[in-house]
Amino acid sequence: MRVLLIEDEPYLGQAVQEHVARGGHAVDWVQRLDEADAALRTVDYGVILLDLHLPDGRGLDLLRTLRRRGDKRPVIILTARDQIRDRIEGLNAGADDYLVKPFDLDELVARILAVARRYGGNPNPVVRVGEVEIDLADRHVRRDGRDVELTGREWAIVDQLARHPKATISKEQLEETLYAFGAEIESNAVEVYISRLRKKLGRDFIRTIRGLGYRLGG
Amino acid sequence: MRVLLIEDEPYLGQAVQEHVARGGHAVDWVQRLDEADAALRTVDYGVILLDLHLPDGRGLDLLRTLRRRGDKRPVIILTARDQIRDRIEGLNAGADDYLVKPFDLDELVARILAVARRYGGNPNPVVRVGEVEIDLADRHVRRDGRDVELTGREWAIVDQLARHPKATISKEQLEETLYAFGAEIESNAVEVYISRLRKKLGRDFIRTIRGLGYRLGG
DNA sequence: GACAATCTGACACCAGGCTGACTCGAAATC
DNA sequence: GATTTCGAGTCAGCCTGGTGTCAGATTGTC
Repeated sequence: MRVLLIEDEPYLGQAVQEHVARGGHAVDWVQRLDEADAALRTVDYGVILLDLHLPDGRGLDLLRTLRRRGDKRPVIILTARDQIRDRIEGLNAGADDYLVKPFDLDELVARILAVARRYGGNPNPVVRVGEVEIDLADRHVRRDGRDVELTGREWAIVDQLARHPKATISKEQLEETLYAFGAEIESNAVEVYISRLRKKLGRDFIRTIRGLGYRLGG
Repeated sequence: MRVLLIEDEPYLGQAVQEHVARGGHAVDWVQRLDEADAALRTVDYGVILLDLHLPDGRGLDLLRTLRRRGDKRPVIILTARDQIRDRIEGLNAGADDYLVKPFDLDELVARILAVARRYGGNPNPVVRVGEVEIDLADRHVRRDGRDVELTGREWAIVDQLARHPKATISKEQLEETLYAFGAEIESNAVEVYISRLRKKLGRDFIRTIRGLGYRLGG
């Protein structure tokens, strides 16, 4: 999953970026609202972390604009102000969750997962592909009833494929999920992960659509 | 689908043209803004790729003119400048997506498809011919309910036929879709693809109107 | 029947995809 | 602090499948 962090304090921004990235998610960190707007238009984020007071405008306005456009991607508000009034205003503007600084980084990661899960809105969080069962909420994969251990990157790929069960996901989309803006990749890493997943979960678990990408199942 | 590429760097231009053509689209490549303008007035492009700094004027001006005219065809900006500020300016001028050089050619193809899909807005994206169902938005073909895999070229032909369900499309028109201006073809490639499609989708899926061309259905 | 248009099986080429083996670094363990 | 373990990313060589070409067969038209 890819996360957009909108936060102008350098120290906190870096800490959040590093911590969330360690959980296997790509984090794009921008410091201004117009940068955020540009990023939101071009990248498919799973969760947006929004600081409320930024140098070039109010974070709440961005949130309202987003919702007016019909954009429903989940937003978690980060703010130093500990006012009930802000909390209400934030949630009314369409935020999905709320964290007051200073917050615990592990708690932030937990909230991100919770909110993303809710947004995924999959009424059936277990996806079945042949003899493989993917439990999106629990981060579990079973093959023939037996648990299969996946690494962080492997799961990131299974997760994205399982969230769009009938769509073809391009190699670039998978790369975008795995890596943030800066960290470019110059190899066939995605192919390698696909190969590893097939070894663990069966040859037909992931199908190649040559020139276009990958999709689940046969 | 036909793509207009406005790009003055010869090396990059050729690389893009070849690569996108391989994805099953015809690419017309022009190097100046006045040529671009002429092409845009006479040809029905699905996507426009626009370099921002050209020898005879600013690419952004072309984009703004286009939008002022009410032309909504999707535009993807290509630029060497890597500033979020430029990205914002481009999107504000009416661009649909934005790529910073050097970019991955596969990623470009993915963005072209994404943008074209968003723009397509076809009120009836599913065309039915006998027992065959063509999902124009999803790039899916089903026969008797079962998915049929098509290659890039095969799909390009089905796509064009399905977009004009009652028209007869000449062999030359199909060639134009498959191959760009320069890249002439010297064989019966179109006939070969028609043959392959009939094998996959049924003898009556495409009808031959001798001396004129092809059309869908019986 | 003669001629042209179209069809289709076969083939060679090559870009795209696959995968085993390797290095590197971070974390865990002793 | 030293050693081991393990995941991530890179690379090279192999394999596969899409593409364009051709030749001979078939079909349609006069």
